[in-house]
Amino acid sequence: MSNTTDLNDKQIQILHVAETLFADKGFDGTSIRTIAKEAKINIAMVSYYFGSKERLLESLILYRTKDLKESIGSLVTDDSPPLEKINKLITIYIHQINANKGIYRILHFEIATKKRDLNLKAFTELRRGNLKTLALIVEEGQKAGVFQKEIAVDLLTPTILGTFFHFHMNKAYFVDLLKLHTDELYENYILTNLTKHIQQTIKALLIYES
Amino acid sequence: MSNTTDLNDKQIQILHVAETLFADKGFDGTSIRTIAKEAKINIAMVSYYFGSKERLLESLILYRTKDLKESIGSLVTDDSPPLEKINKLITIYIHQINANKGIYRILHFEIATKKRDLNLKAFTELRRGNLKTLALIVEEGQKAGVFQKEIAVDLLTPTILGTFFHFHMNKAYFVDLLKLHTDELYENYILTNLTKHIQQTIKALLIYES
DNA sequence: GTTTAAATTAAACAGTTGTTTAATTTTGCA
DNA sequence: TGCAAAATTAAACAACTGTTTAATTTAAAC
Repeated sequence: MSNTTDLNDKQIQILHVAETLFADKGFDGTSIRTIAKEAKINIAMVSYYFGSKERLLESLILYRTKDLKESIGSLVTDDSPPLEKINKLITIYIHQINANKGIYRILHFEIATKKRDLNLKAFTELRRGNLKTLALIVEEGQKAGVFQKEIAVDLLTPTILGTFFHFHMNKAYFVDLLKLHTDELYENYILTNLTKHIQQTIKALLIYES
Repeated sequence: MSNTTDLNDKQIQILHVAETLFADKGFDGTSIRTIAKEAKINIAMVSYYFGSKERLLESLILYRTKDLKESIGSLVTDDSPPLEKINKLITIYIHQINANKGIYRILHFEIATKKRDLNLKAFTELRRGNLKTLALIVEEGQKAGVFQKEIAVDLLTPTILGTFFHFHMNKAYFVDLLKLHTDELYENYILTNLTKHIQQTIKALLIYES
């Protein structure tokens, strides 16, 4: 009960173990027994604390989504030029997802599966909020005459996040292709080369007139 | 035995049912009994024909990958200008993936999971081949002075495919956001708006000088 | 029409799944 | 210290998992 939310320390410990396992093996690929063993608790504790395996997943998503809420919104009050704001936004995105690989991987797959229809309202709201921030920045850049007129704002996020996710989901392939054989090399590539590529892509798209 | 490969008609029928189910519910989320019921065969037939559930998946991947081999490579002999080639390549990509949603969804998931290490050699080779074709086109465009010099060819595919996949994996979100409430509207959006967006993005990236 | 191989079946296998039970231990509080 | 609530446990639960068996039906070859 020493936690700020309605989750106690033991619950959070379970969530962290579940997060890693769900991310690695998938929700259906992970059993409660495996979670229990890894977390060094009795199998009954999951039902005791969360009610069911599915509710455990929902708790996990809710618990993590809370952390992700703030960061992007702060750009509204930032007073750097539009293009710099966009670059900052991309950097924030990548850092955020990169630091929360587990839950994003889980969300990525859970959103796509038709098996469960989870309550992802909190996450959807987060996305809507981020999109609104992005739209504001683009509009600002257009008014300043820096960005071109016809921009499909709704499709900028798919390009930013899609590029990153595709790279990250195909880790094995790109590690081999780009010879990033240590975790450090891989991480570094993401935070420099890949980030720059995405920034350059979005910049070109915003500025270039067809 | 009326088929060209080593698969008979019944096997192919099973593969098609499995493809849909794996794509919808995931590999771990689909049981052999569900496949059998849907395909109207006895549960023992899966083991009889494929050996195991995992080998069924491998057969499915192999079976589908064969179909995907040709299309992109044909661009090498195409004699339109580089930019047009790029646009064609993007259109082919999207049409191909869009027409093979099921297997691509499965591959997308299976490539990312650490649970199984499948033999994806055929698929990796396909990707390497496509990358080589893309690199040739870019080089050609650079020599012709149409494309700028510094281009991270390895990261073009993540942007092309990533944008598409991100859109497609988050179907529910974008259907709601863009009001694409019928399958026709959704399909149409992909083949027009989304395709154009990706083409414009890559074009801007290739031509725009920072 | 008989023989041989292939296809199909229902049943059983042993192991795993998520969840619940009821008993026990630990904890916080008066 | 004694008591009630919370936490933890081992065991059992029924349902489901992938796979194998051995018997039966169907098909093809001679």
